[in-house]
Amino acid sequence: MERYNFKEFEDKWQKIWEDNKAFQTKVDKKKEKFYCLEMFPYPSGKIHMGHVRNYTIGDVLSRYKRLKGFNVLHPMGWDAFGMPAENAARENKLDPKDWTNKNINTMKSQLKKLGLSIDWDREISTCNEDYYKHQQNFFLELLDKKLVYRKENYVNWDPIDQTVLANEQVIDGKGWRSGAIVERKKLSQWFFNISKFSQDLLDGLNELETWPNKVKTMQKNWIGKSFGCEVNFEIQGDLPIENIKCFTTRPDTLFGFSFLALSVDHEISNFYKNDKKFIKFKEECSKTGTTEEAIAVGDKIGFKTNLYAKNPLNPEHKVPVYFANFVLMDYGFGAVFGCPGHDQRDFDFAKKYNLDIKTVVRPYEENDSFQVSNEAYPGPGIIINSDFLNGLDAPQNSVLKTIEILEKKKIGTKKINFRLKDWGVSRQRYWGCPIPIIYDENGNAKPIPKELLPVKLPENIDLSVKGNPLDSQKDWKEITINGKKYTRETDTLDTFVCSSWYYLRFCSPNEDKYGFNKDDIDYWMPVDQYIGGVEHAILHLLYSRFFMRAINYENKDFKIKEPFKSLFTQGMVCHETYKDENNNWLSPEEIEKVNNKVVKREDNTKLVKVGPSESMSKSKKNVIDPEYIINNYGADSVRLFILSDSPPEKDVQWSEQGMVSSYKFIQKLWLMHEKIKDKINNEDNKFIDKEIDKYTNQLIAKITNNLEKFNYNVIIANMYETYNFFTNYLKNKKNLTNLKENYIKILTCFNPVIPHFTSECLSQLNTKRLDWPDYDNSIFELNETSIVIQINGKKRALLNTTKNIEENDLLNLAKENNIIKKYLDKKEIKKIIFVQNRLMNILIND
RNA sequence: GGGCGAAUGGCGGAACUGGUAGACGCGUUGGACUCAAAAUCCAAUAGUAGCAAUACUGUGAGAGUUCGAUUCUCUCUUUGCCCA
Repeated sequence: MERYNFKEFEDKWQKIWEDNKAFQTKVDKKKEKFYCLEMFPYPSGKIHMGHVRNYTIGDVLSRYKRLKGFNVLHPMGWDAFGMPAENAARENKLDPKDWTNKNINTMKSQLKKLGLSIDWDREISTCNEDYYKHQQNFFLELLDKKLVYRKENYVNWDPIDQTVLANEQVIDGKGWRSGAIVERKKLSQWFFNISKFSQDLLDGLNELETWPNKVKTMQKNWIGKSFGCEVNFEIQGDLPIENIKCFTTRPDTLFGFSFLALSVDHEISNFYKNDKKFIKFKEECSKTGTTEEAIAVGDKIGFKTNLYAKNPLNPEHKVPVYFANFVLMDYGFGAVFGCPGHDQRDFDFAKKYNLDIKTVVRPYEENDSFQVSNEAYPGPGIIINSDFLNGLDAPQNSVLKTIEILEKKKIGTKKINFRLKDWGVSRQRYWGCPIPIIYDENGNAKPIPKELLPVKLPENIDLSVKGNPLDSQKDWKEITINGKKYTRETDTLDTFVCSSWYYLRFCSPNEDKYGFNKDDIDYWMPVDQYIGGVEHAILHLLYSRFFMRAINYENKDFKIKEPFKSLFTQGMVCHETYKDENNNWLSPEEIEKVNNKVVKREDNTKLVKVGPSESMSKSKKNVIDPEYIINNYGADSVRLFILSDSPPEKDVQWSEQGMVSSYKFIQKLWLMHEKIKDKINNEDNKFIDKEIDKYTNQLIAKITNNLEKFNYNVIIANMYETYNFFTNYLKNKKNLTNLKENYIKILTCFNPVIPHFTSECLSQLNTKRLDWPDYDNSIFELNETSIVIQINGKKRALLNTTKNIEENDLLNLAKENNIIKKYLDKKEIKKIIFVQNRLMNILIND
């Protein structure tokens, strides 16, 4: 008997699928569609295990749905713009395009080796002109709809690299590459008006029933709807200012007011623009990053003005006005009223500048003499020391009540505030989609005339310059239209823009006139199942939801709002980490396990420190190369292993032993297949056995159920169970006439997970057409069943009886059972609980 | 600090709507085969006691509801993720 040659058969079936275009999909209105999409990869070089897991999960689902008779759209593309290409190109003196395309070719061939059921004719790459020209067109449409605008905004500026950094590129306040202290700098940038849809994006979450609650909660918190009040503070002092507006969610703590804090960018700062001390203070502030976390963690510092703010509820009460680094211009009005007693940030600030700390809320269990001491009390309770507000339940009743009073006095207005800020899409980089905008001599922005689209990226540029390379491309930057001179916008679009609509492009990858074709969208959208990492729970998913609304906005033909009907977030692939004696990371190939000790492979006297299992990453060197694994064990084995050990939504530990056992399992299945084939081909028996019908039926029920619920790890267990059942079963049974039909059904159940292997087995049985098998519940009814007998709630015996046995008959049977008899001896039965076909619980006096 | 989730053998994990806890895999142990090893096959494997049948304990801790709780409720502990 020969071993299963995975190389031969996997190549064979991949070629058959490719030659027959087995996974090519067309709109077919007679068939029900299923759009399965996994988050497309960034072409960084090679695929990693995270991709293997993500795309295997999607492939199992796609293949299952296809067997179920759905018209399945399962496409793949490349999120091809982005900084790594620019960095790699700069280091190796390459063109980012060449680097990217080389990576795409490598990764595409690797994905093909996994045997994914992808319609490669729909492949897209976001760095291709025929993709980004439509994106530029969308940008101009959004500009027409006034959903795009330009404004000055602060960015993380790296003064050495002369470039803007994303928040995640700022590590401990320093640029990730240059190490320079990052500054805040004001730049004119393009924004998408995502905040216009705050409420709609929030409401839309309710429709997404099959999204993980975790993700919905994260989006909800990110949108951050808060209910509060806009309060007008009267100002006194040496400047011609009469009042300042603040937004607060806690107007009920106004009697605890002890200072008013302004953002350094507040319009009042204009009065101080020549004040040297203020300029210095502002510089200090610019050294704290722009992220909310950096501000929260950093020191709270302030700059005192000569202004005083009156407490609107008690005009006798005046407090100083400060500029403070923890107040952001983007939130509320760039001004907050400080209540140190009940806000920790305000408390820290008040301590530092010796300001009053008044207690105006007491916890329920305290009395009215309660005083905050070492920290603020932000919790619920009863309002105290607040004149006419005293005794109110805070915050439930007190907030509304205070707003009512403020509104009556015309010094405040009820207001809903959102944390969600508009999406800044300008990036000062080369390798991205050019923004289709030109500026006239006076610096006025104008859209590029549509007939001049696409705005192509210039080629052969010099990436060694500091700052944005496009800025120094004079011949590209300068353009003459109808005899008038213009300069181009040199910023490119955030790559999140590219991924905000790619799922639409997959529906019409070859449509030339527009980004998509309406008929295609009507048929395919929305995505029925979207699969990807939870790290995109907020930005990418929220931007995509926004983009659909933006296209939808003022558009009668386009009615879809939610792009992804269901979402599944898979866990990460983890591996142990290793370090040598000098604390350098070691890769799994560099270590060896000898006599329960972990040592260096090149010098096995050197002990290796084994660290915790962490998500695979190049920096920790704990990566396993999928291509190496596929070449050694085959795609089916890898697919089997990556699904087997943990539920798909949880992290999985990579294990060499687990991988080997998956490989061996395929070999065992092959031996089983050879035996079954022999039995099937031996024609001299006409014996029919119900047991195998029953088993197959149960298996189909289990696997179908587990597929629907993403319990893919349990499916693998079901496969092992089946193997165990068959190896035992075939030992005792002679040839069966109903073996073949059952075996074909079983192979079909295994097909989504190990498609090459099962295709080969099926073809050896001369079977081509595959349908997902149905299961029949009635088959279970014919058989006997085992029922648990409990005494006082404890399991004491298991009785095999016929199905649907009545209570009395079962009790009589139970009484004859040796063990039960012993327990019932001379005892009175008080009560019997009987659940048909399940159990009988006999309660006795003990 | 806030929000959400999780906790089951040596390990990863199963367990339908409250009804046989530990499926399946890994590891470990013993055995067969072999000159030997690897591979393969067979068996055992939650703990305690017992030759065994079996009994008792057992799903992070403590309470509660119930004939019956891994599952429902409350309190606590630990831990993960997100936000701050």
